[in-house]
Amino acid sequence: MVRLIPRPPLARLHAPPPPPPPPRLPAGLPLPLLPAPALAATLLEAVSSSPSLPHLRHLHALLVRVPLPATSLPFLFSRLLRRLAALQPPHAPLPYALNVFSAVSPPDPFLAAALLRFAFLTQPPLLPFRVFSYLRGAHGTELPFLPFAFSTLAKSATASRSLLAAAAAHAVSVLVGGFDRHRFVENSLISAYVACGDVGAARKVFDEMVAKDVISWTSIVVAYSRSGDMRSAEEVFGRCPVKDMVAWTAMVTGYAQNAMPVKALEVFDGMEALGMVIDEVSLTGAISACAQLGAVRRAAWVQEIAERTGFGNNVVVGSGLVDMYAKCGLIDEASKVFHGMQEKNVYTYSSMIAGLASHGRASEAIALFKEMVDRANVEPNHVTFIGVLTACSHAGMVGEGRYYFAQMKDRYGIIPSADHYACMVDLFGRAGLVDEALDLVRSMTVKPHGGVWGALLGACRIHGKSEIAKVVAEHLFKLEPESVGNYVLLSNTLASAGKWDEVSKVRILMRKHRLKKDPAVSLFEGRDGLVHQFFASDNVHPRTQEIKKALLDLVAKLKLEGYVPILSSIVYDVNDEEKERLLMGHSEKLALSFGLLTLGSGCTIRIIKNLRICDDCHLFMRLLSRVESVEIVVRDNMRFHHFKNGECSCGGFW
DNA sequence: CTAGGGTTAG
Repeated sequence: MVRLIPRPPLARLHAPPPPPPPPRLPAGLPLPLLPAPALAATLLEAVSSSPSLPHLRHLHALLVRVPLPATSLPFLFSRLLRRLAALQPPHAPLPYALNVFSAVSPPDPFLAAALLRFAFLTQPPLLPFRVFSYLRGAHGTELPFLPFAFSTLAKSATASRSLLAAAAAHAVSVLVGGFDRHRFVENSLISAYVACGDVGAARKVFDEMVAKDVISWTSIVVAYSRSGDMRSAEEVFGRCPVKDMVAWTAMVTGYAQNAMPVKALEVFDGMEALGMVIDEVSLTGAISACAQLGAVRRAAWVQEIAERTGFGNNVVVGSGLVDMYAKCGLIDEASKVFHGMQEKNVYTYSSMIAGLASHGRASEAIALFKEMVDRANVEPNHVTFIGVLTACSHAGMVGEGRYYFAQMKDRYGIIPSADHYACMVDLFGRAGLVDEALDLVRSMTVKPHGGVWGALLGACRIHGKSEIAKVVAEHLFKLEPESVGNYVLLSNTLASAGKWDEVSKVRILMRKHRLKKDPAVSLFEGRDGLVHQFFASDNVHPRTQEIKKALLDLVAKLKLEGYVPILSSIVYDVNDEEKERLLMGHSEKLALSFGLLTLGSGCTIRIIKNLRICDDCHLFMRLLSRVESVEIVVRDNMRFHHFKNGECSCGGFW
């Protein structure tokens, strides 16, 4: 039985009514002459592919007029609802959808599920739950629910990350639907619990499942990896009887997201070795891992795969490549990928802006931001502004930084987070405006976190403000008692001021917390692809003697060019001779000497180090880049330094 | 109808 809708409600929704569109139906053929099943099929095809609202309105009018077998209506209507929900912006509100639903009598379970799906797709959070309770109220037990109605409820809970909603979806699936043993429903419930962060509840559903499939297993792997427990994820993955590409990918991204890039690439290699198809999602995980490693050769290898498989055009993959190249020190390569992309979104721009910022190319970063908002009309977000603000701070552009901080609030309505404040504090602090930085911290509307105080402490170290440093460090030690860097920073600040008795107090404090300084280490990727590790003053490298001799020769050569070691970079209370000896043991100098030894003049030497580069090494590299005509790219723990012709891209701000 | 995705920080 079909009840006609009194008046197509869509007409009321949009004034002015668009002109009747050309129907995508057989032209000139009187519609009712088509046999009903064929007509239904044609309509279905039209509904599924109709791109615009006018088309859909027209189709809707046809659907309610044309004699169709009642059985095909729910399916046709559900497709119509889905199309309407997918339109940008969504044009059909819930009352319209309810109208469509009530056009079929008796109430149809399939259409009810489609209605829930419609509610889910048209946005307002948890709307499916309201629709569900409406349907229950209106039809009671007359209207049974299909499993996928409950999947939609779970999905709605997943999207809103509400544990309450997940539990409600769970309860209703069991009590109303009786689907406590339906695999699809159980799987979506697991996902809902995972999204809300309740691994225990997810695991409980999983454990009680009689028929687990790959999707159930993968969901649990994701549950553990999202909670940072890769050991359990590994364990579950190992027990999973049949693994498909998605399951493997979950492991790759799990490792990548948990800062275990080597493992991520191992798993990715495993996928390739098994001959598994690589898609854009698995590739994205590998790209993220390479970005973390900063491994140039690996990076090129991943991009080769991206291009071979054709996923290089994907926005997510492309944005990842931009980020990866920037983090590997190849900023021009990043730029090349960026400009080659047809589709760019806020991730793409943010990655490129942050990349330029970390390479000290502040004006380009700001120019790109302008292009993003003025020409490309891409809306910036809070992350974009982190990039813009760090660009300013790495270049000492205080005025610009102030301007964009204000723009962010006033023009884009983004409430500054503690991270944004940290950037501003860093900006002021580096530029020597330590008092203004302190004022800003005091005026903050959000509670300052470790990053904010840390930026301030860093500023104190640069500008020798040992008294403020002590106050700042108090806050930091409360917030991050385990973080070694803070103690080192305070200790160095005090040492530069010659307050040796206070330095030893900090040392005692560190010993009390059982903290040890991270040893300085520099990495150099050799021509053979092997990564050479250098620790400060170590003798472990097989070519140590050669390296040290070459270094001494370089020092002598540079001294002729006016190099005077910056002894104050050594914050130990020792004599000058010892200071110079210690300076020449710095890991980045060893790596540099080895690089020059193996690559020769005129090359580009890339070094990754775990700590901030010291003044003396910075000077040394600047001079060397001129004298030996080499390019040196150093990634320290904060940013990149490009040394060329005696200059560094950081311009002295680091 | 159910599983895996990218950008930020001293």
